[in-house]
Amino acid sequence: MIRDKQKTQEKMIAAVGYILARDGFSKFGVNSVSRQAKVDKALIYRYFGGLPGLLRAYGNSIDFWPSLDEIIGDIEVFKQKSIGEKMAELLVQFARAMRRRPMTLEIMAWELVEHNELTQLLADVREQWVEKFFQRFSDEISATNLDIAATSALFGAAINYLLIRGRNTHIFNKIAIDSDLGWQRLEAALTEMCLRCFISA
Amino acid sequence: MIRDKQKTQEKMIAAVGYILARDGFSKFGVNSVSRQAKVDKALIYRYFGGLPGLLRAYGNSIDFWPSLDEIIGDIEVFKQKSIGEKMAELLVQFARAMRRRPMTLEIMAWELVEHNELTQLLADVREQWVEKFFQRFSDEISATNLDIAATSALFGAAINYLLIRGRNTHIFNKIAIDSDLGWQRLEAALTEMCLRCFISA
DNA sequence: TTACAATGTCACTGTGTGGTGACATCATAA
DNA sequence: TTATGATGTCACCACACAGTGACATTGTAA
Repeated sequence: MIRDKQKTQEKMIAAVGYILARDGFSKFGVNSVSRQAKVDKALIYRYFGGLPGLLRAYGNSIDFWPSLDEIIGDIEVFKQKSIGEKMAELLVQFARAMRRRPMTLEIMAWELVEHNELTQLLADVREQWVEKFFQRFSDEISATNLDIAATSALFGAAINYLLIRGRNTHIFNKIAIDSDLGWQRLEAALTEMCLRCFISA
Repeated sequence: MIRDKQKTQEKMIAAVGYILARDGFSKFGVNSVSRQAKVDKALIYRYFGGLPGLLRAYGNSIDFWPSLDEIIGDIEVFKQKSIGEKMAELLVQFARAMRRRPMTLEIMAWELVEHNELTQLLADVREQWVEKFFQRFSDEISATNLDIAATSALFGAAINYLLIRGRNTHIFNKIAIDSDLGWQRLEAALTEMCLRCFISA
């Protein structure tokens, strides 16, 4: 017996991550979490008021979304690129950042099936992200005569889908989307597409 | 009481479609299907050997994947287009065809979460589809100096994600992905991207 | 008409789940 | 030392689900 509220809370929050990463959200629940944390499930209700509260606590405990800085890298180098190169770099780095966050991918898959506090949190953070992104690049992109929102929605959707699908599928469209090699090809294709699409008029 | 084996079987198969379309796969099960079909669940086991068998029967009963012909439309008109126009037309028509198949979208969402006979069936059909597609267009596309598989994987993934997401989300990246208006923008962007990317070298 | 097989019905088991109230144990402040 | 509140434990409820064996009803063939 531990008798340390904070520590048991942390154990529960950590268990959420374990379950999501190992079994996915379909196995996620009061019983599985409490089993994993070796803690009585009653404490989930006493300390967090139930699963939603525990989810919220978990959501605040991790960085499930990369910052613009993590994506951009060296700002000086970045500035000197063309708009096509910039977009390519952004998308490639975004994909890599998400590949490092399996739990976020799990939640993104969840998002396609049902709504809960966690998926809502994720959606909110993404909205802010998109907002910042548009503020920063709308001028440059609009010079390319493209529908910014629609085009970036398509690119983002493509990456999201392949990342989510790659969790439990080897091959999609003849590409090994669960391996580094497959993603190298995808990054190359992504880059080529950006260079061809994003050209200032 | 009906006393008509074939008819009750059909009722069960139809119920599968109802449940998938109305509630999604998360509510799908022996009890929900039998309730919907107003049939005793024991018959699912007696006639189909269980849920997987019923799923297989359901899978064989509908066309959940469009044919190449449905996508291409008038072959003569199609032939005269440029490679960029062809790809744009294919992708746009593919998206429209899938929007007409909510149950297929439901199964595609399922595919991102778990494997079963139905998702496997879908995957198999798609593989054949991709195969045919490559046979038909690989020469033309390879003239564009693009990685065919990777590029079409990206386009396909984008469309899949937005379709799946659109089932229960209004807005993605500022686009109303659940409405005709949103899809008009997406189609336009898709077309523009194809025209810029797929150009014979 | 009778016997039988096919069809449909029902009650039941076992398991897993979310959720709750009563109880035991411990640390600490009075 | 004792009383109190915080922490952890446990048994239990109600529900939904998958699955099954015994039974009732019907059509039909002999």
